[in-house]
Amino acid sequence: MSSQRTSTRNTILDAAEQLFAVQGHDNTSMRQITSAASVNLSSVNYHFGSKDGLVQAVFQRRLRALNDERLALLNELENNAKGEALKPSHVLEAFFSPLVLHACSPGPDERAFVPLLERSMSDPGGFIRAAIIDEHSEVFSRFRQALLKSLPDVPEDEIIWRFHFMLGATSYAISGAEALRSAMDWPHPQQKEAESAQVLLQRLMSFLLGGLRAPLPNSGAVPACNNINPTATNGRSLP
Amino acid sequence: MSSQRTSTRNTILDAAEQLFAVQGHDNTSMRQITSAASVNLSSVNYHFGSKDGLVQAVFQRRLRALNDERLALLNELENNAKGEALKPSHVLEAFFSPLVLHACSPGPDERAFVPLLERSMSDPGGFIRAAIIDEHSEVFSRFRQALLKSLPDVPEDEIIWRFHFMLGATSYAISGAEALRSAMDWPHPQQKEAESAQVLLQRLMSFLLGGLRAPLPNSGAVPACNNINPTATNGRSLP
DNA sequence: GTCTATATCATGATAGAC
DNA sequence: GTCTATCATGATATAGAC
Repeated sequence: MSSQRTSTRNTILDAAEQLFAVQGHDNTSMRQITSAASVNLSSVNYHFGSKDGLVQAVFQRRLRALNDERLALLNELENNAKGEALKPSHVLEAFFSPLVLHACSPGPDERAFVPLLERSMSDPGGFIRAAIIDEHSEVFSRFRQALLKSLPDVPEDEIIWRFHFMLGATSYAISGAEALRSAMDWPHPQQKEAESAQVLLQRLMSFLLGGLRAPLPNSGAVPACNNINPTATNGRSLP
Repeated sequence: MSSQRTSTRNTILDAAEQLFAVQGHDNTSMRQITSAASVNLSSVNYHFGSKDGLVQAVFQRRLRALNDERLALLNELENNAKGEALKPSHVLEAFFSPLVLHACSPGPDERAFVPLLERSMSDPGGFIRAAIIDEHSEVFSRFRQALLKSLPDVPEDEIIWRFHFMLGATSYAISGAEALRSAMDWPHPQQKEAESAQVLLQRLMSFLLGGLRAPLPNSGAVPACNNINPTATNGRSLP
């Protein structure tokens, strides 16, 4: 019956998402998924056609919600400030805060998705990345235009590059926060639970804003505050 | 004979690295590697014990060279400025420029390694990440201390977080430069070859320095320039 | 729609001759 | 050190009864 259909479908989706987040999608077998979901092995082929169809469905479900959220925030900003250029900080928050808040969400599945997303973006040969950037194309276009208007002095090239850098910083803020702690012998091993979404978000936002509004690199010439030591960077081989 | 041994070993290492960069290490079979290297299938087990031993060897080879390079640059900086605190821009360049320059290197294998490195860091269940952060531990410690001395007004927590953010920005600067171009309908599809290492490095350095020296988020209170709209961020579900 | 059973294939690892 | 041949395993996908 129909209610059974969507129930089974969503059960598979949930189980797959959780396993993908821990193991990655190609280290996760359909047998693991169907066992965790307590459904039959063949049901995934029935509902999603193939394993690839399943992982695509996993991403689309969360990604659509995430990007809808971002667009809603941006629409609200643009409605409130009629015609006026938005503040860069508000644009950044509309884009990045849904991601960070999802990543710190109490729901374990929801929280696990964000690192999974970041990881899957860096799979070059994957069909997934194509699906992800396709799902993002409208959002990127909207936010790029908003940033352009809010920073009229910064050339478009630079905006796009810096937007790209900000994506990377946010990615590491989320998925790698715990990873490098041991490597850098983190001075405060006792992490407070309260050091969660809001604090991380503020740390990140300060950094992103600082980078976004940094003085432009005077292309060609060497910037005053950013001097490259020629002897250090030109000689690639070491003594 | 001995010359044959190291020759075979390095041939395998090169072929594996190249394939890993394109496909990822766990989408690459030993049969692919040995075919590309024109060696026997069993030779990888003979020389590296197992497939895992091979991938670990692939990473160690390049990583050691990269980190030696970084440490040499830092040593040179500290020798030149005796006792004095280093400029943050110089510390950042000593750490990040070897990575970026490798990523833009003319050698295809060398260039391909950096995205591979970034991707493998985001595999949570992997034994590789442990090896990578182990290989980085001395470098991180040295550069963390250098940054601390060069920015005495910034608390240690913030330094470490921002260092982490910078790693992310650099990662995306390198591995994803081409990835999101289509998604954001990049305005200049014709990419000049000259837009390579130096220009990218300057763009990145401006951003990193801006973020590193950004005003601190006044922890607890809400910063003036960074206001979160409560109605927009608390209501997670959309109409 | 769900289940069992199976087909088909690719992988990592090893045994043993040379 | 290198090779051939093979094993054992686990993967996706499908056929066909219910």
